[in-house]
Amino acid sequence: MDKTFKPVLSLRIFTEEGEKSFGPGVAELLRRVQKEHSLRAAAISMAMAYSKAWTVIKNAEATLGFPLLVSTTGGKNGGGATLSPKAEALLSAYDEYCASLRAYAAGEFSRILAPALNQE
Amino acid sequence: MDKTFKPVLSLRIFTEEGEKSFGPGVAELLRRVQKEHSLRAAAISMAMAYSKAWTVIKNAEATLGFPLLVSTTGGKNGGGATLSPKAEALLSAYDEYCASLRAYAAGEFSRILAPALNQE
DNA sequence: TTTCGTTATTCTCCCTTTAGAATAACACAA
DNA sequence: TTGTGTTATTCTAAAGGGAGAATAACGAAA
Repeated sequence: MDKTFKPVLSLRIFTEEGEKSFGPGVAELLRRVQKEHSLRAAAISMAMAYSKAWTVIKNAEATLGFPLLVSTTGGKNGGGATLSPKAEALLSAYDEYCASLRAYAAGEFSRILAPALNQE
Repeated sequence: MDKTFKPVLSLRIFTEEGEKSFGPGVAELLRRVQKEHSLRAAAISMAMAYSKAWTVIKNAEATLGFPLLVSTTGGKNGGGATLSPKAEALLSAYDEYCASLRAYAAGEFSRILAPALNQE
């Protein structure tokens, strides 16, 4: 029996100048902010330091050129964060884009790579 | 004028158990070995330490389950390395796979992501 | 006006990664 | 037998990234 292999894709968005602006890390963070309504809670839930989560978001916002989070500070529950409308749209587009590419990749993997991996 | 963005793909092959076995780094190394007929020369040409290049290849071979390089040591020119037949096949399949996915990604990017990035 | 839990921001320490040094083995040619 | 330039392998030291600490600001509610 041959070993079996699988394709793994990492999908990112870069600016024209070559700066990373969006990828799986930011996407996962946004997904969790969507659920938790808090950047801190989102970071903790994925075992990431809040400071890093914040840096990641800031960098993404700077390179994308628009805000991802709408955050409030102070108040009853200390504050919180939710996704900006553009972030909502970007996240769901990114998820759809990933799903489409993964499906396509699975097909191309069997068609092109599997034969080369399993030849005698 | 809006900022413009581009998709960047990183395509890897993992074992079923989740070990990295092949990706852009190994592929680039193999491409250069093909041209230079030497792992050392290949590593140097891409500003990589020979020890690292060697480790990378060894790890890939271990997880793939077959040798990538056929190397000779000693002799007139000190020795050298060339690709095994399976490595040749894998590399060209990988290149074709990457080209196919990049082309598809470009289309899906304009169709799905670009609107979300450029909305008002 | 005090308490509370968050966002915001910077700093330091640790760990992993990586480059480069060091050493051995090798085989052909002079 | 010696010189040469590679592969093979391990070790050490340096660089980078990330976790967590520390601190400030904030605003609603008690």
